[in-house]
Amino acid sequence: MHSFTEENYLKTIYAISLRQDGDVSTNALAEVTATKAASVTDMLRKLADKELIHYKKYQGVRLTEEGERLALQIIRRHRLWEVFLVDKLGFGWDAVHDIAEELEHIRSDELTARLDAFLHYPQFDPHGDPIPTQTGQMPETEYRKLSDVNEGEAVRLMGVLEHSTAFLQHLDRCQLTLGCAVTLGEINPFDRSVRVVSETGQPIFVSHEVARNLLVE
Amino acid sequence: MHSFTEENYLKTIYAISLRQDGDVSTNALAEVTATKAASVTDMLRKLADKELIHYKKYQGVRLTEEGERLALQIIRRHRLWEVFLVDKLGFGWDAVHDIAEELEHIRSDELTARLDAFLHYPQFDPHGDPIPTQTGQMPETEYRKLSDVNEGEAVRLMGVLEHSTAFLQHLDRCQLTLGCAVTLGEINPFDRSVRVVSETGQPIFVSHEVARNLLVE
DNA sequence: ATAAAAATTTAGATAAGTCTAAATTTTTAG
DNA sequence: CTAAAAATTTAGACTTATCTAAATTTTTAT
Ligand SMILES: [Mn+2]
Ligand SMILES: [Mn+2]
Ligand SMILES: [Mn+2]
Ligand SMILES: [Mn+2]
Repeated sequence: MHSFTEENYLKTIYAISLRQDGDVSTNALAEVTATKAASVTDMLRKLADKELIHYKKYQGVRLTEEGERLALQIIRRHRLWEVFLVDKLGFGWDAVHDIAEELEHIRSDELTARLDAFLHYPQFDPHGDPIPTQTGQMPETEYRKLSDVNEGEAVRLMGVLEHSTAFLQHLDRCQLTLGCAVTLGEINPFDRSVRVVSETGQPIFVSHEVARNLLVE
Repeated sequence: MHSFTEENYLKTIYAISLRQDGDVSTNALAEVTATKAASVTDMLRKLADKELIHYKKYQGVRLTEEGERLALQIIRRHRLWEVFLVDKLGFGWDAVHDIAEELEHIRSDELTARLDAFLHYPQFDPHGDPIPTQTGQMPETEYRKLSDVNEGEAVRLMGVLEHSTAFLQHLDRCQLTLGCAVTLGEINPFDRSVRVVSETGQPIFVSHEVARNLLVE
């Protein structure tokens, strides 16, 4: 079978592919996996041997069908465990990522299926990310960034692009919770910060930095 | 920190110590860990360097206080996860050991504490084994083997000494469930098999091989 | 008490995953 | 179009956990 390390590379290749087009570079992988480019090259040769990636020297990589299937399986487990940790164990959404990073590598289809049922087949994880189906489909979402919304529009907070503890705790302090409805006030032309008004009528000031990491519909 | 492998050795040393007195031998460890004696020696030197075991060449090993503390922590996690898998996810008690072998290595005190609370602080795992406390105490149990019970005595099934899938499924087929009360009938003098009668009045034939792996009170 | 047997350790090797430094290829700028 | 810069790969090394075969120590039996 494949190791934790190989699984992490597959997941990382998938994640980088999502936010750019074209093949994934060695350096991009080295940065995200916090290793050196030389180490990445070693691993890429190994994944290519196993036919989990398409790899041409110096040209970057992309997942094969089988590689993508595996990546989606790992992401599915990661997100299901995050739902478990938040909904059942009462963890904050800012505290679950590292634990899910370990749980995602427990490879048992029956465990995943039973966990999914236990959680009542959730479609989104605590950060609003869609959970791949058992058959390996990543559900499509049509969210905009809050930073792309016009003044006066009413939207609902659906997800986050940034997953750091600091960012998520900042949202908690602002009472910006997933699912909450907000209406956009005026956008400050100087720093593009914006005032939004929540359902309760409470005004919340949102910097551009925060707004472009919030997904709404 | 220490690796999965080191944790497994600590747990194994603890387990072997329980069922014998005196120090644990290299060969005993090699058998249980399914490795070679030479590999065990390598690991013992490493664990001794970390002061997790007392080790004198050729003389076998025993856990230090710190080593035992760690072993109990791992056993605690293993057994809590087994309770989760059976009680919450609906796994059979014969199917949870291998999954718990992986889950037990996720090292997060907060995770363990929250899981414990979520399960309502169980004292025994699905096999009747006591769950070490948060402070590292292994609860004492005073169970006898069914094979040591006299004819006519009424006892309650409290645990198993053998954890193999085959054995546990055999008990399922016989409707021998943990917690069930049985009264001993006559013991066959030839093969020491015994007929027991359950609460429902149903007679169940139990071989000596089975009886000496059942714990009762 | 001593020789044979059993247990254990040491020596030397391998595979996975990582690193640094050097070599090579591709990209970018002038 | 070429030279410098950037990206990537190769070479050689280290660590962890494992193995086999050989050497050593302890135990067991005459
Ligand atoms: Mn996560
Ligand atoms: Mn998430
Ligand atoms: Mn178990
Ligand atoms: Mn158990």
